[in-house]
Amino acid sequence: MIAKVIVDVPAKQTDRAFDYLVPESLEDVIKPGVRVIVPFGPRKIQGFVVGFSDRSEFTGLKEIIEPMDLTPVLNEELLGLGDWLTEQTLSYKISAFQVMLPAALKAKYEKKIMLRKSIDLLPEELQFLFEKNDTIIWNEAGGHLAQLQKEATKGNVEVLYEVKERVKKKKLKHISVKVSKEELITHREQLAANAEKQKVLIDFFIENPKSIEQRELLSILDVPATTIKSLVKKGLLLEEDLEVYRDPYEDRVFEKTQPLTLTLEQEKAISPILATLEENKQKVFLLYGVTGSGKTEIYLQSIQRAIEMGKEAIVLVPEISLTPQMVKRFKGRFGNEVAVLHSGLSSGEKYDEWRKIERKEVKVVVGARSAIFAPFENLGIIIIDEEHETSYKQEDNPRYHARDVAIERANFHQCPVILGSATPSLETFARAQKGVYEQLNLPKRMNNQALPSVEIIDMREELREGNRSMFSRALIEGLKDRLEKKQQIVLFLNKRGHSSFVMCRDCGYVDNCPNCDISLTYHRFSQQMKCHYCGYESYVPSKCPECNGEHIRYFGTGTQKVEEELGKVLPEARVIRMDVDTTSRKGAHEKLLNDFQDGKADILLGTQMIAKGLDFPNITLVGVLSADTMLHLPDFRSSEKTFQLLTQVSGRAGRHELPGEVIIQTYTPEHYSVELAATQNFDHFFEREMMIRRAHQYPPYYYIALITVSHENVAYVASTTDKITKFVQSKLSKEASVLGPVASPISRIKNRYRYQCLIKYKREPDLNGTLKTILEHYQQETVSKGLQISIDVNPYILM
DNA sequence: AGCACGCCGACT
DNA sequence: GTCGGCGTGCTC
Repeated sequence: MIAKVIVDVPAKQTDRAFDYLVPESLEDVIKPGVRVIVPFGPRKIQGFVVGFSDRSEFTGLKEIIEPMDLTPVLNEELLGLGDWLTEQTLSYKISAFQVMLPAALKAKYEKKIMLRKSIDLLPEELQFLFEKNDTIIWNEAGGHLAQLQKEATKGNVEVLYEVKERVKKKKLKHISVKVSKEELITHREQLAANAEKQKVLIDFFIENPKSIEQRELLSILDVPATTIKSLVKKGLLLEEDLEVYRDPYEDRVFEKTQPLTLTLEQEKAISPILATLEENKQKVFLLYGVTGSGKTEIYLQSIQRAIEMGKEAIVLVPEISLTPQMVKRFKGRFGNEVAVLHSGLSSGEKYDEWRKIERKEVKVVVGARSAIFAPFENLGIIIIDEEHETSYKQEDNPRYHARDVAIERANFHQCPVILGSATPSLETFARAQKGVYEQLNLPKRMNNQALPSVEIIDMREELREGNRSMFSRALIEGLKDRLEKKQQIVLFLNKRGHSSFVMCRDCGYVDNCPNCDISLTYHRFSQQMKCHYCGYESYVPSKCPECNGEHIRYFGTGTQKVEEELGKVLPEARVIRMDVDTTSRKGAHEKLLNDFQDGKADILLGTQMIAKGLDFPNITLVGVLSADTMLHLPDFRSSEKTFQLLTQVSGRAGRHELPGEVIIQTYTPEHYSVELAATQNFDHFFEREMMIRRAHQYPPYYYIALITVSHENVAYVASTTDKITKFVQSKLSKEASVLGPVASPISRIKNRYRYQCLIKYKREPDLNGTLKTILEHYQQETVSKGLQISIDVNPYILM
């Protein structure tokens, strides 16, 4: 039998199946989707079995060394999905497989040198290396590598390549009963009168025939471990090492919740979903409902139905660690039928959650983007909450969008997909308008709470009237008022595209990264200037390096700066600051939120991360310090993102009895995305934005694809990009427009110059073929000259 | 990606 | 004459 194996070498030349003989002894274990260790040249590497054949065009096939799994880690569906991903994103097969699995399953390689013959045969200066051990790891050899290689050709030492598992399954000793209850009873009667401890033990197992961890058993019964051993020896009990899971939510109690009675509107929205579920059909729904309109309850009850039908559910939420409240709701309803996957978990914890899914111990998975690959085999429903979130698009290879994967998987399982949002992406909303997706509306907040009143403050006006602070007079008034009333405030700082940089006031010099075409970001925490892209660090200049002027200072508003200013204006206010610095520690995020909920602070000050999921009754004022900082980014989606963010932040206020107020500070109050966010008028925004997208040939009217070329040599990059652009132009139809070559918005990263070519198209059946041709054509130059070509067929970030 | 093989410059 | 530079091509 010959196995087709995709090897763990992410390169164009090895992006195909290699043939290996399956040793007879392994024939039962080697199945498609099993990871194996195979010889590859002089090394051993990991690979995925994807199929079988009885013949091969190669002679002298090597044998598979050993399997790494006893059951496949990828089932038929996921193997097929891997092919689809490869095709869609133009990535390597191996990368597609690896992205579907927890990182813990990725192989680690170790290179070692082993002594083969007597140590005396080695030159004296090498002997010390092997004095303690006859095997050393490659790096320990230090400066003796060349000599050792010579020894290797003589056969005195051998170079070993090993594939190592990244995770150890956590195993603990468990004890269970091996015989029937009757036998236990008979045996107990035969015991000597003084065998007290054994009797205690047998009594316990007569009562509790379930398997139990030895440690726990010992703590309950006060019998020595030797007693257990002796009963094991007699064949009454069974001792085995069972896998235990690291449960990140182990010591937490989730209050059990019951399904709520749905409102009339919720009823109306859920019934088409349930119908589709029961008919076993693939269908995509847009659940379009303002914040607080009860989308989650619809998710929960749809899942409930899927579970009742014996099926499973995937729920995607944007970066879940940020919404402990969401986890609480799912765990509360479905208890330990829920697995949670998010970036805050260690790789071991992620692996354990994944194992629960694989072993069918859970029915629901709640997780971030990659949870879309959960290895369920009987999927009943897929839910993507906050559908418009850009984090659903992976920004490195394979550059997939979770929404596309969801629809593809739903197609396989013939099940519904629910895209939920208060501010859908234009793509999704346009599809719903066209009837490609079915739109379900939840137009009202639960209990008919009024939407918060929104006031837009023109900061230019403030400046004109002599207010130079970062807080408008209206906001200060609002803050003072809430402090007096003992109500809570959320202050939101839109930080994207708004890093703190250092500039000289005399000559205008900006402290830039020497390797990248971007200004350095000021980090007060470490008193350093850091580059976002390459990690370059330097100290804050005290004098201008250009003109020697002393008036060099940092610009831009960081959360720390706001906190400081706040302290000056309102010294009595208690502030909790949430940003990367204060939430990097594990669990810090949740703790800060809990403190705020418990009323330990009056003001919650933060960035993006506080925009979502906050639902505290006492918040009555939301202040947006600078609404338009990302409006001017070179990105056609910037208006959409601004609108979404402002709408979302506004939704944090007045979600319960107390009425809410929102104050938005901006320098461009007339911009439609600011204006319309203030009135929460998505439909109007949609119309406006669609006109602009149509005029500029952007999605959803056109598809786009972005080719980015990078190299250390500018001229080389420019000319290569030019050739590529011309080639693309020649291959596509008249309706497509190919823009470029132009320098990328960030024209240099890590000393590599970047040029790009943007393709806008409506229907180009052979686009992927053309793009593949480019990758193949430049393959040699990629290897020999260090050229890099990256292609993103549906980019979310155009930089 | 690694690694070996192979063909040209500066050294014992 | 040899050590070692890294260009080229292969890995079932």
